[in-house]
Amino acid sequence: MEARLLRQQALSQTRRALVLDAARAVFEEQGIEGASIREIAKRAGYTPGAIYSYFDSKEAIYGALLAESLDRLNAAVDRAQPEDANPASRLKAKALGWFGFYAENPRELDLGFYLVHGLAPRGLTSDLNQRLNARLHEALQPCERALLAAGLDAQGAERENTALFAHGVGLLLLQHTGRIRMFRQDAKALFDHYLSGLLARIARH
Amino acid sequence: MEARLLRQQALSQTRRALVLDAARAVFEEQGIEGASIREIAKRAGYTPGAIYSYFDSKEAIYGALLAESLDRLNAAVDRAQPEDANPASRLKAKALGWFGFYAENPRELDLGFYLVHGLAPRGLTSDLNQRLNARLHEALQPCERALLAAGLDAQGAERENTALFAHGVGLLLLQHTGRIRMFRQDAKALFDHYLSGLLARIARH
Amino acid sequence: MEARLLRQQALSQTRRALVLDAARAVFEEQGIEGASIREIAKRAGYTPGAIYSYFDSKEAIYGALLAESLDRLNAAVDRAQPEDANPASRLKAKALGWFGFYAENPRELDLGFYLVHGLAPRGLTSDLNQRLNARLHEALQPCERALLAAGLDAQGAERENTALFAHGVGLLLLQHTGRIRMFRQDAKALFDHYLSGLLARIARH
Amino acid sequence: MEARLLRQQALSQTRRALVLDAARAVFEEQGIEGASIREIAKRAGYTPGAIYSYFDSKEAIYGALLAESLDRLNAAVDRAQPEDANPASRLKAKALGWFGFYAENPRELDLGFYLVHGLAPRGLTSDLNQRLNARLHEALQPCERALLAAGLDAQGAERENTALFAHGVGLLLLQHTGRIRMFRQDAKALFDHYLSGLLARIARH
DNA sequence: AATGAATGAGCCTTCATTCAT
DNA sequence: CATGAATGAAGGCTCATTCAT
Repeated sequence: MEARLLRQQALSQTRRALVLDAARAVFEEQGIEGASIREIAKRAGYTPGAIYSYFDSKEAIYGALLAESLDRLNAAVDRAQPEDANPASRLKAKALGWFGFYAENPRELDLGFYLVHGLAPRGLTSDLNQRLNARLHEALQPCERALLAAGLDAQGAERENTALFAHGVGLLLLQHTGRIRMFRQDAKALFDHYLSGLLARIARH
Repeated sequence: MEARLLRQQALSQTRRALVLDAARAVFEEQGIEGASIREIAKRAGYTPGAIYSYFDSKEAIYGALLAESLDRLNAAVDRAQPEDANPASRLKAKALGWFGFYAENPRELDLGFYLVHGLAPRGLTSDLNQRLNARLHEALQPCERALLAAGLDAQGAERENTALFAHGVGLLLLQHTGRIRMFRQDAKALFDHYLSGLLARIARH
Repeated sequence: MEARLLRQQALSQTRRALVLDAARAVFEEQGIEGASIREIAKRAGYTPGAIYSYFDSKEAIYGALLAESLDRLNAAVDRAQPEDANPASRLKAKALGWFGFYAENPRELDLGFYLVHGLAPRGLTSDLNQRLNARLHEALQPCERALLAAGLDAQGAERENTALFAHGVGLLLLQHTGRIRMFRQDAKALFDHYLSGLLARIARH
Repeated sequence: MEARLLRQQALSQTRRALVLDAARAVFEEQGIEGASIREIAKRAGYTPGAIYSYFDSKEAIYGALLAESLDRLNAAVDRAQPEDANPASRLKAKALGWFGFYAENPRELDLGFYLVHGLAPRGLTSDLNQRLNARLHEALQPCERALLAAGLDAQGAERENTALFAHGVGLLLLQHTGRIRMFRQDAKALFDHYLSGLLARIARH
């Protein structure tokens, strides 16, 4: 009996993942506009009603999609390896890790912005919200630990890390919306520039 | 004859402004989702069809709303007066001008983000688009001029100005979405911090 | 399992037919003007959105309606039996078959005219278009075959059949619009007259 | 005083003609779909409301347009000159007169069909209706007179003339809607063919 | 678990016409 | 005569969600 229950749960999980795959594909190909329940269901080989066996609402799907996205972000940061053992090298590598992830995958950025703008309360339970926040925080922790290792105190490290994140986010936004061309600048170059300045300040420390 | 024409035009302008007021109010209270033509018309005391006497489409209304917002931004920057005649003082004052404007008026920030994400091609004629870009650029020019006055070359000034803007935008976004609390930081303080660093770099120059 | 599927499909077909019935009724009573999705839905006991479970667009409904009409036309021609086995008798019977069908059912004529004038590209997929053309052609084939049997060559038969059709259509139009009274004539009588002349010419052949 | 009144009436007539010109142009260029009061007004250099100074309704405009069209039809028939004084030549020339007019000016045909289908009671006063009927009748009279001159009695001439008209109308409809291609025939050729047959029958008479 | 029909509310837009000015 | 704002009704259509089966 219990074994059967477990099997069933596993199956359910698998099918839930299938729906999520479909949602991701639709989102990637058609963006937020084309991502209707109908479309996702069609892609998943289901009818609209079936989706609600796996997700409470459309927004819940986006919540799950975003959770996945943050997993990928963390994986990207994990993969980012410093050239040597210096805290400075580590900071640089890890910062480029998250920045590069978003710079190269605009849809992930869309997802992140959608979280922020579009997610209705119903889809964003406070439980999920906390989990998402934690995952984002986690992706930025390697940078903060490097700042600490470089000699900054806890407060300073947290402040610099936040500033670094904000700087990157601002550049990503400008790039994503094409507005950065108006300034005849390049997001990646500016982020490098900011990083260099930060590293210099740390070294002086 | 002419007097009458003028009076009529003035009246028309007034009523157009009324529609825009309604649109602004709806937008402020219900966000982009609730802002339908129906809702705007109801708020303005009109039937939906009447709106089309004043605007060609829903998106055209948002375009006009955004144009207004950028006017207010420019006004805010104009009002920002430096303590003394130093380029550094001017830079600080003008930068805090635009930053403060958005920090204190989150709906203006929403509008700005909407421009970038939501405005459909039909509403955003390339003519309007250019005008809006130009107005944004204009609001940031005083900072760039101050950077030039402080001794930076044209390229350096443009780069630093863009970086400054990106930094501020990133902080505003983090604050707007409540994510900055996660980092236990304050957007205004961090912007001041960035500005101080920038001023120091300039002085060293 | 399969039985259930079949039952469901049958049910779906039935309800689709119900919508079509409603559409036909609305069309008959209110003509093309009053035949809106809202009206059809109301008549069918549905909300407007529900219609789209059965038809992709309003025009698709008219396409289906017209297809039905052409089926009835073919049935009428099939039912038309010649008095004897002569090609001439067959020609007469079959021609009166299609002519009588339209003369006695003006709404079918409306439908036919609508095909020609009003059907939007979206509703009239080239697939449907071909099918409709084919069905019309089919209804006129017995006449052409009779002409061949009477000794005309392929070209002559096709020409005479087209002329016969045009003559009938012209008379139907004149009758349908009441213009024929202006000439103090009767459509049916004139069609008989034309047919007699045609039969005479064939006999002489 | 009276002179002034006359002048005013003349002016009014002129401006009414201007509106009609605009309506004709719109109709010609955009067909029945694009021909809204707004569009006609814009074309005439007026605002929508002004149109109602000259016409009671949109349909009244079409009525007037159709009256004009029938004038042009009559002019075309008048212009059609027979090769010699034979009644047969006259019949042929005049018949080709009205047929050619519609074959070569599909928009006039549209207008004619619209009269028949779309003209609302409001636009088609029985007064106008009679006038339009009379004008159409008039355009067909030369053919009837030729038939009489050729020896047919009054009844026979009227019957043959009606049949001739119906035949032509049917061919024009088939051609106008592209359906004649389905039969691999040409409207003009078939009309000539019918005319030849008619002439032969008359000669035999 | 899945269907898919159905809801109900909503969307933006167009139109002929009216009427105070 | 002309304006042009405004009406009111309607247009086709889309969508997330529900629910009987």
